[in-house]
Amino acid sequence: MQSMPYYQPSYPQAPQYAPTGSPAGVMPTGPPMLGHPLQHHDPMGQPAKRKQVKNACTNCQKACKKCDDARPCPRCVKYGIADSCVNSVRKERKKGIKRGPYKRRQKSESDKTSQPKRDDQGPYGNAMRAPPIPYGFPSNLNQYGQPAYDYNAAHYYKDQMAQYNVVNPMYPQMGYPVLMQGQNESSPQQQQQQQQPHANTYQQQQHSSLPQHYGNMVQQPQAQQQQPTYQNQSASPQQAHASPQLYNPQQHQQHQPTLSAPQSVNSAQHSPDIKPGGLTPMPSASTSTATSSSPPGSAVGEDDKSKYGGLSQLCTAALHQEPSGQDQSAAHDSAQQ
DNA sequence: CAGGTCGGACAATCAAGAGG
DNA sequence: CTCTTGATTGTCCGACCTGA
Repeated sequence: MQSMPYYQPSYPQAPQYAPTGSPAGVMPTGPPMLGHPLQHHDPMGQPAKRKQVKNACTNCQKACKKCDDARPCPRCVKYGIADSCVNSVRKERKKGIKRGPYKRRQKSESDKTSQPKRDDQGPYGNAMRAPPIPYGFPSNLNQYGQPAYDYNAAHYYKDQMAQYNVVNPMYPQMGYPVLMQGQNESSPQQQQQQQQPHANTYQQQQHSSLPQHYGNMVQQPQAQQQQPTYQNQSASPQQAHASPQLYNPQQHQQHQPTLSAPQSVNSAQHSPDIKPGGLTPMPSASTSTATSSSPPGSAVGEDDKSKYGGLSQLCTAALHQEPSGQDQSAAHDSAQQ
């Protein structure tokens, strides 16, 4: 756990002011107020840098508001939600990412005095720096072409890491549902490979459509592990709980026809009550959202299977034909039904 | 006007790479 | 082994919106 060791008394001196935004009497017995970083200047006369707490509470994090090291934090106290003022869980930083060669270290004094980050310093200058990931790079690979899942995958699952951290969030893919034709005929390995991009597609769509701050919330393992089930349910209480006001997974379902349904036979083992340790740390786990985006097998009858198969064929045919707008819309409509 | 939402700037962190 | 670099991740400022 990375978040815990962060706590240090970063404000050694006594508090010097009460923030203007909070009444003076908010915290009669609470922890000392922190000095406002922007109201102080360093000895050089420059404004002090903004100081951040090591770990904001979940409420402040959600509201993007200033938090405090104290628990409950002043803001939570102010709004009477002190009981829910708990540290947010920090993600663990990715490990094992290979990095390109660094800029040469500057040795001479003249080099030091010169602008350290000139744009014209070669391929690693800021302006000329090549994009870390080529355009069109497979999104299931990281920027160095490694399977994005590989690094400390076990750690990820042990530490509640969300699958969508595994995929590369940098390159949104086609926002359109991708047909998964031929999945029925392919071998399990092929299916796995095929599922990867589609899984990413689903995840990208899901999260790119989320408000920024709720993308984080969706990571909560509880919500994540419920994803396998909510697709075929009339509602997703867990997801709704994760962000009760804004994020309704059903909205996404409406735009996510379950075209990948046939493959759900493989993921049919998903049980609605998966325990936190129950995820199998396999590369395909990163696709579990895709596989799980389809209805669980237990909930999919033979009728549904044939229906999905028919849908898939329909969409395939529609794609193979010259896709006039009418055909596309028709196929899309039928897919949504 | 208070409180909520959110884009984005900024800060903190730390693993990989460079260099001695 | 230490230091530097730079990617990643989190915090929260400030503008905007909404409802009382």
